[in-house]
Amino acid sequence: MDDRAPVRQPSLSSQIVDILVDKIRKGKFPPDCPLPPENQLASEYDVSRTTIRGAFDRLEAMGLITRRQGVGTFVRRTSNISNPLNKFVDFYCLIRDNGFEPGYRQISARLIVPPDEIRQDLQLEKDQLVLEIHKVFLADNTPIIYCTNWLPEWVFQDFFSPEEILLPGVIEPNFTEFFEIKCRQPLKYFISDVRSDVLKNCPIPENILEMEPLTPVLIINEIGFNEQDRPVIQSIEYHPGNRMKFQLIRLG
Amino acid sequence: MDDRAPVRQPSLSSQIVDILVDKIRKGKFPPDCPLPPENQLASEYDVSRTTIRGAFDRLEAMGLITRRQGVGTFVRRTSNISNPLNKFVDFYCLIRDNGFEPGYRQISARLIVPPDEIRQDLQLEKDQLVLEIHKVFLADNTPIIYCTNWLPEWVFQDFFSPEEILLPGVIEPNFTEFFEIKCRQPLKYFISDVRSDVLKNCPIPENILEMEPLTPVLIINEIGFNEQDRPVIQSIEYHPGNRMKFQLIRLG
DNA sequence: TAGTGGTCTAGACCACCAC
DNA sequence: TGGTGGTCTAGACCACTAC
Repeated sequence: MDDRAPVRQPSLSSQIVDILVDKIRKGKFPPDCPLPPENQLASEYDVSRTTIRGAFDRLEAMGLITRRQGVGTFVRRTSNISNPLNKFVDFYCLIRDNGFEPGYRQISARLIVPPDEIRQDLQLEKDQLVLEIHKVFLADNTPIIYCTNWLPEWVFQDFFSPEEILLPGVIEPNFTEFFEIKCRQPLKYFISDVRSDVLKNCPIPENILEMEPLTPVLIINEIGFNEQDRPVIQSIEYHPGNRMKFQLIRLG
Repeated sequence: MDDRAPVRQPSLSSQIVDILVDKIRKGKFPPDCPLPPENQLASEYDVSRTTIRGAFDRLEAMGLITRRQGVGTFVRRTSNISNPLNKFVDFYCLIRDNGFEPGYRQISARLIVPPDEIRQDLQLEKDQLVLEIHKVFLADNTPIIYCTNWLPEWVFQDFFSPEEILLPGVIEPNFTEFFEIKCRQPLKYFISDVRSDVLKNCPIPENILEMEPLTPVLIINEIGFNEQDRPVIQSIEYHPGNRMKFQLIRLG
């Protein structure tokens, strides 16, 4: 089997997005600053205005810019904070991007027959196994996320032996890369639901987090899908004590 | 002053969105069903393929459809549930759309000098007043949302007297309509942050909700902006007991 | 190979805003 | 009035999937 992944040129629109994100993050376009007009950017990068507008659409959805008809396109004042709930990001990167020293500990990993609910969510047949992983992420050596993943065996069995897959460091710390590159199953989207609870009601081993049993916890339960809309992972994330800010742009 | 609002034809793209949402909701295109190809829809509705694709972009962001290159566009299996966190919806409609009998009670309303934090969030000068409203939404006569709003006086003072604005039924139950039609300040987007806590830590009068002090609460704190990106409302919503499902699509 | 969605273009016209 | 973003078109080519 040829192991080379096909190298594909990102779309012009994506390249424009990357360029502009970079310029905004580096302060070349500070908050409240008007971006150059669409037509100017189009000729500057030698693409059509449609392509620029496509890039702007995505920057707007990311919350980086806002557009005013007849006036211009502006960098949003709040653009630098943001831990966007509407986008999926590796926790490891997330923690680092928020200015903390990221850490990762795998609590356990095993191949199991899944509980019925997980089996249904992952659309599996009765005899299919899943990998269950419990793990913790740290920020400056303090645990801030407890997380359980379930991965169907079919996702990884062509690329990893049952022993290999159990090792820490195989899936994390680059979760999305594990799926995209190592398993050839890029994650297309997650369907998540968000709820609230207290720590003592969460199935987390007591000695892991060392927090008050009544600490409030934000819980995100999500199913991730591949390009063919087949579920490839279920994940429950416990965020105790509101140490992270979850931000979100809601449109009318 | 002329009180007629300008009647504007919604864009072709929006009309296509409405048509398709309607057909999906009514089961004309059931879950997993392929939608007609883009070219076919384009000629069917006598618009360009670009226009159809614009509509599909929005349906995809709403989580109603998913697209597979080389295969087709499909109605998502989970399309009917959804209480989308990434979209702003009137609570009254939300409760009704989830199959409950909606109710609304205004606890209090008064014009005040805002606390510093609110004043800053709403970008107000020292001497400007805000309307502070406490309210509760009911589903089948049970309180399920406690909510506090702060509205700058400049938003409504041209359209309501200081006495009128305090009356219940002026702002709710159609929140978005109040802003868009009564105040000529359509809401463009909200910046929200989501966190978790327990009821006893929330500034909610005890006799209102009648729940355990340790009930987990999902808290959404958000600032709403008008078309000119000026903040026109701050709102804190307390959702106790996870009676509502908050769903979300997260993209890579 | 035929048909699908993904990207891109060049150009047009409109609505809105500031001057 | 000129410049901005918002919408739309007709057509082209590509990448991917199924057969």
